[in-house]
Amino acid sequence: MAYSVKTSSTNFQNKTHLKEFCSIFKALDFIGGRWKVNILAYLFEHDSLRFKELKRLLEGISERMLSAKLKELESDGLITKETFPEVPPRVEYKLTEFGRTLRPVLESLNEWGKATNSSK
Amino acid sequence: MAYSVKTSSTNFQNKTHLKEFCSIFKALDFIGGRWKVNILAYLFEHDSLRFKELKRLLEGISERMLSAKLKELESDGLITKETFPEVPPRVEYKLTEFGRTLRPVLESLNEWGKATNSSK
DNA sequence: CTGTATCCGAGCGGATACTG
DNA sequence: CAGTATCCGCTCGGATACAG
Repeated sequence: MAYSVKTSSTNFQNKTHLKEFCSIFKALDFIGGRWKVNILAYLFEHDSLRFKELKRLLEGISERMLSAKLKELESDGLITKETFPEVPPRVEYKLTEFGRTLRPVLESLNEWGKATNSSK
Repeated sequence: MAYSVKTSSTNFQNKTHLKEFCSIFKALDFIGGRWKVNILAYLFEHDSLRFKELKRLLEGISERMLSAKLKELESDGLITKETFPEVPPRVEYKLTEFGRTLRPVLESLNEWGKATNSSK
């Protein structure tokens, strides 16, 4: 993880400015993997979801994965987790303002993906 | 690989339109992994590079990986491979028109990545 | 309901040696 | 120069059982 772009200093002609693409790997870490995009997509549409609701929506995800990915998204500042001291416990996940800024980016990725219509 | 978005039909209130985000996974397959973005970035700047040149630019990549990723990018239609029947052999890789359409998308991802400035 | 703990198989990607 | 062949460790993610 944490792919890095070497700040190369090869003596290659026409030295590139690859360093400027560094942040792509940060972005890909935020949305990479099997589930994060889906979780975010559901949160774009629901603005508040509980653990169980997400589990149901994301058909097939294990609790282990859901828990892990929510934790990552939270520590990345994309979502917030609010725990209500009830019995049984209730926990709600929402996008942060910052999380919402990801939406147009994902949509442009999605638009580009549509254009591929490859046989894959 | 080939993450899929189940065309769910849960009876969840306010059914989402997640299906519309399907193509993101196609896009992520095209640019995912440790090296593809870097290869593309160099091709954005050089418009023609040989195997050895790419290997030198992508410091640390093994020939195995470079070969594999170039093959994938070619079969995805993002780059072309031209072999010159010389001794020693010469092979040049270029972006296709379609490959170039990826540039603005990567740039928007990159811009978003910059905004994170997390401690990761 | 909302998680954590453990185990495990599959695949990505690195290292090295070899070939046309 | 431009790859292919082999081997191998590591991480991702699935399955299942258990806990607060």
